[in-house]
Amino acid sequence: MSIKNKPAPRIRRSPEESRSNILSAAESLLVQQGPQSLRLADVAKAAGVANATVLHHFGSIDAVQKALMERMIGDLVDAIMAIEVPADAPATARATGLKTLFDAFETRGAARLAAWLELTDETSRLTLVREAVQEVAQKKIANTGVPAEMAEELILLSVTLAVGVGLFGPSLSTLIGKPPERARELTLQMLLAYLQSLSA
Amino acid sequence: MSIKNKPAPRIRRSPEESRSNILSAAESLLVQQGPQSLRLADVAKAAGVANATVLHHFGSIDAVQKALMERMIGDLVDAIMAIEVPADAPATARATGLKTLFDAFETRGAARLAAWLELTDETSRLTLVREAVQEVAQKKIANTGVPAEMAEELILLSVTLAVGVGLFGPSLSTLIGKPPERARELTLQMLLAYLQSLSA
DNA sequence: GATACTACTGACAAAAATGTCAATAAAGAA
DNA sequence: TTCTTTATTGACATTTTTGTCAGTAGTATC
Repeated sequence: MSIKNKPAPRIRRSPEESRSNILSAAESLLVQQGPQSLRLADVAKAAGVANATVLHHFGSIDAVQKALMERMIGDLVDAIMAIEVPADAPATARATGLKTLFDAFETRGAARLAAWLELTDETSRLTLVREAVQEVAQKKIANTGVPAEMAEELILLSVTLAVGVGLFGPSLSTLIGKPPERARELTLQMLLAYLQSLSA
Repeated sequence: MSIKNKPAPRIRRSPEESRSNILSAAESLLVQQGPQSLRLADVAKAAGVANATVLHHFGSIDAVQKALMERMIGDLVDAIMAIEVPADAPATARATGLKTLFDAFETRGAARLAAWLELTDETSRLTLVREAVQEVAQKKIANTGVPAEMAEELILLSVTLAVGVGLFGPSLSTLIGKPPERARELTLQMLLAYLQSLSA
């Protein structure tokens, strides 16, 4: 008996929506299963479209990966720029600011993005992050009395730690039988204590 | 004109040597170009053998990757176990011990290994590291007066930071116009100051 | 030497992944 | 409605990567 499957009705999106849909699917693939899972067929399937649709919008699977990198970097930069450092209460301000920073690198796939970039030698794409760091250093921290030079180094330190903790903290913590957030707690505690000692 | 190339004389190794030769080639590929470069043809070429030789010894390219993971983890564990913490001079001992730890994660491809494991959800293979951490905590640090419970957390903290710094420190540092070792310096400085404050 | 063992290899086959193309169908414009 | 545009798609072609196999060639043993 021959069954005639009606082809599923097509969803027609605007080019921007379609690209965004595909990139979102690719992003969750990246975060959940790593960069190797960013194959044409898998991305298309996750996005609910045909392989050819992905190619129509991006031209190649490589271009999809690069576009995803740039979108995630953009989101990350936005998250960093959104960090508020109230000028009035320096001590607690640092704490909340740093927590937001660590959040940005833990909850979203930012740490995985960073590892991905690092492992694929695409760190040249991080120019945007550099600009964000400098802008944050000037506008957000300079007005707390810390000289801009040192502010940049503090951000370098914080970002390095945040990325490392975001990427390896949970698994290393559970590895030695601690709750996953333990590495993060320890790091934040140390970082805050260190900043405290600097201003004293 | 037809030139008759004599086939290059074969090199016949012991199975162990051959496996080691292949894994070493794969390791330098991983460290220099990332996990994607661990393709059968590339690994074989780097090792100076035919594709079929790699398969003869490992069965599949996947098995090569897993064997490489385990060998690198083994080397890493050895490096960690080799860290000496002299019982007599606690302060400087910490400094040199930590420097060795950071070295282990920076010079060799350990940080890249960790990122690779993380991105491929192969962290289950880190059981060996867990055992090493516990052993170091007991034998190397416990005799400096620090309770074993806290020793484990200090190692968790140190290893997390070392991995993060080893992986991202250089590129993040240069990204904001600092020398590549700056992130490492800052991190070590903070870590040592923090440990100092704990014992006071 | 002669023989046995097996590391090694090139040629080929199979599978997986990417990319092409002509045709289809959704949505707005005429 | 009819027309135009183009996002979408299945079928197919190409490329890349992995794996198979039968034969070759070192090395040790007899």
